[in-house]
Amino acid sequence: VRVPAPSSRARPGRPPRISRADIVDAARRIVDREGVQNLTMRRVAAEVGGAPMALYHHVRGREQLLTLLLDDVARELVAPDLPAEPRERIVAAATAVHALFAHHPWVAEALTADDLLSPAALWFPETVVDAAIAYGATPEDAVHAYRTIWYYTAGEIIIRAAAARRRADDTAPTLRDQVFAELDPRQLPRLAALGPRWAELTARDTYARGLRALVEGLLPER
Amino acid sequence: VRVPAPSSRARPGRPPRISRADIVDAARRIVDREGVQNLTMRRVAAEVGGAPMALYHHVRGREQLLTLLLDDVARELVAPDLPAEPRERIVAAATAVHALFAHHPWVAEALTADDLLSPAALWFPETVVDAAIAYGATPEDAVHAYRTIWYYTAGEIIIRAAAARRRADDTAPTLRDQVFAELDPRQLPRLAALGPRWAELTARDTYARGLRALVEGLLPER
DNA sequence: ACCTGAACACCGTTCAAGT
DNA sequence: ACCTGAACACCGTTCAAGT
Repeated sequence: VRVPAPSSRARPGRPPRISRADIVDAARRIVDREGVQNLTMRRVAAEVGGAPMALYHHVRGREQLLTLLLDDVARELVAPDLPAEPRERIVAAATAVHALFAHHPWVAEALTADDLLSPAALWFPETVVDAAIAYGATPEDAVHAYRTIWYYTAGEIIIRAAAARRRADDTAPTLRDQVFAELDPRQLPRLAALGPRWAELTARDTYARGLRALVEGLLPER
Repeated sequence: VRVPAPSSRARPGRPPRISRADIVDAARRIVDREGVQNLTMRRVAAEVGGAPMALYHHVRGREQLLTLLLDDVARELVAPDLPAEPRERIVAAATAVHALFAHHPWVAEALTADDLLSPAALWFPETVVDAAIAYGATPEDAVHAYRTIWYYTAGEIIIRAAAARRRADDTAPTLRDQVFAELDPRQLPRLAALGPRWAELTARDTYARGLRALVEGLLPER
C-alpha cells in the first residue's frame, strides 16, 4: 500500500474512500469499547462503512492491523522526562511503558512480539540500552538487560490482563478458589497457610517493586 | 462430569465410549504434532473418533481443554532434586519449570493464567514461597517474589514462542529487519550501532542469567 | 448417561467482477 | 486504483432427538 502522491493531478483509477488511518481509528474504537475479542475484519469493515474485503487493500490482514494498533497507542507515549541517573532512567522509562499498556488490556494480544518494534516505541529499548551502557555494561549485557526487563513487563501485562478478563466473565467461583480450598497442608504447607490471602496478594499491583528488584539484580550498585 | 462408581453393577444409561483422558490424549497428540492453532474441538473429536458434541459431555469447552492439557504436561515434571540453599532452590525450580514449558511452545497459549494453578505444578509456587521465607522474607514478600519470577518466566516463554512461530512461517524479511534498516542514528544511536547484532543477541537463550539477576534483586545477599 | 446430526451465528481470506 | 459480492473452508456451541 503506497502513500498517495501529494500532487492533486488526476491519478488513474478509482479515488479511495477509506484510508489506512480510517481503518486503524475504527479498530481502535472497537477495541477500546468492546475488547479485542470483537476485533474482527468484518466488524471493522462495518464500523468504517465498507465491505470486509475493502480493508485488505490497505492492510495485510488481522495480524498487521493489530500491529498498527499497537503503534497507534505507542504514539500516545511521549518519551517522558527521564532522570539523569542511569538506573532511575531505566525504572522511569519502563514504568511509563507499563502504565500506558496496562491501561489498554487489549495490547496484551498485540504484545506477543519478540521485541517492541513499533517505531513510536523504539525510544524505550534505546533508553534502556543507553542507560545500561552508561552504567558500565557492555553492549551485549545492555541488550540482555533490556530483554529481561521486557519479558518481565510484557509477562506482567499479559498475565494480569488475562486474570482481569477471567474475573470479568467468570460468574462461578474461580478455579483458583477451588484449588486453594482443597490444598493438603501436609503437602503444600506454605500455600495452605496463605489460603485466602493468596488471592488478595496476587491482585496487588507490584510491577514497580519487581522492576526495581530486577534492575538492581541486573545492574548491581557499584 | 463425574467419575463412574467403581462398582461393576449395571448403571442406568448408555455406557461411555470416550473418557476425558481419551480427549486430553488426543488433544495432546494434535498440539504436539500440529501446533496449538490446529487444536479445535472438531479436530479433537475426529482424532478421538466421535462427533464434536460428544466432547462437551466430558469437558466444558475449549478453554478447559487447554487447562487440562497444561496440567497434563505439568505432570511430566517430577519435582526435581533441589539444592538446600534457598536462593539456589528457587533458581533450580524455576529453571526446571522453564525448561519443560519451553519444550512445548503451545503452552504459551495456556499460560495466560494469573498463576500456575495446575495441581501438578503447585509444588513450584510452594517451593519458591518456602525458600523465600527460609531466606528471611515475610510471607507477603515471598508471594511477591514468586509472582515476579512467574511474570518473568511466563513472559519469556510467551514472547519467545511467538518469535519462533513468526520465524517459522514468515518468508519475507521480518518487520524487525525493516525497522532496523531504517533507523536514524541521530535519533536512536544505540540501536543503530547494534544494527544486525540485535537479531543475534535477542535470539540467545538468556533465561537463566536473567533469573539469577532477578533472584539476587529480590533476595539480596545477606 | 452418553452420543449424534443438524443448525446457528459466526470467522479470515481468495477470487472474479465491477467502477 | 479501489471497492464489492459471492463463495470457500472453516470455527465453537446450542438444541432436540436418539440409544
